[in-house]
Amino acid sequence: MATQPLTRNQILVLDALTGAEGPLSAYTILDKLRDHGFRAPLQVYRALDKLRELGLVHRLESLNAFVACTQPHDHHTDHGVTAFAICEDCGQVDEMHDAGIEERLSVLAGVRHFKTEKTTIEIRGHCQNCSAAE
Amino acid sequence: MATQPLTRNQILVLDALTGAEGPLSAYTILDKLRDHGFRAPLQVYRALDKLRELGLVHRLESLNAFVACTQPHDHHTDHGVTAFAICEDCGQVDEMHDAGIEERLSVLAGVRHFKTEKTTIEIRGHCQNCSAAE
DNA sequence: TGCCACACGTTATAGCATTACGCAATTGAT
DNA sequence: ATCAATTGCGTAATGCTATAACGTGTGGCA
Ligand SMILES: [Zn+2]
Ligand SMILES: [Zn+2]
Ligand SMILES: [Zn+2]
Ligand SMILES: [Zn+2]
Repeated sequence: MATQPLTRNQILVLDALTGAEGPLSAYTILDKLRDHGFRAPLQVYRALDKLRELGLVHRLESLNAFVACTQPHDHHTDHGVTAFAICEDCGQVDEMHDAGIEERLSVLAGVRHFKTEKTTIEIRGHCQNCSAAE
Repeated sequence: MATQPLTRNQILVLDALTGAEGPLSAYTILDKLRDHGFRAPLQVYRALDKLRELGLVHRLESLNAFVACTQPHDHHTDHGVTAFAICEDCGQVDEMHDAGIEERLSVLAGVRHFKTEKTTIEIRGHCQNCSAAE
């Protein structure tokens, strides 16, 4: 029941993501970790799978890339719905949680008797900084 | 200003999507159209790009696949935000438009001064039929 | 005629993800 | 202690998704 400690590979991958400015693809992570002994994509994907299970990492579907979770909430518990604002210019990702969205989506699914397993919300656009810079 | 007619390739791809039960990957479309002279992925991707510009086709990011638009609205005009409910069992996709979601997302972006270009919403789960069948 | 825009065809390549196999360490009975 | 089951790890091979780069042909138009 106690949170199992992360393995060496999982820590390496998580650190790579945490230290990055923006989302990283699995192959970019692989390249960053070659010096630490990584040689094959599967080492990255296996670590990512576990980290996602634990809620420490999210996958951005529209980017085929991954980010570390930035929310301080308990990672044991369910995240609920997460929305991402992704800047096309600087790559910055903002993780957002909003009860209103969650509620509205729940209604949409409800009227259709659709059982939701996982919801993806990704907003592509330009962050405040990059908009200001024109 | 008049809507330009679709090219032969675009019609073939659109028909393939319209006739399909669920979303199709670009390579699946390619295979379906080999008999009609298609030989390379680019033929499919180019048609898909155009069809998406015209609002006739949507890309499902979480699936790397494409569906024909099922909404009867004018395709010249902007779609607004589209949400998809995707059944993991039967592959059926339900295209949804909801002002509530749109409004809430707009607020989320607004407070961050984030300029939205494109929004992806995809709900993965089980449709009514497949839930009933257990 | 010369120019431009656009769709098309082909080949090659890049980028993302998984399958399959085998080994080692751990755990938890029997 | 021994066996079986689980889990993580390493490696190689493969498969799926998408784009780059090049050239052709056609129609509109100055
Ligand atoms: Zn998170
Ligand atoms: Zn930015
Ligand atoms: Zn549509
Ligand atoms: Zn279904």
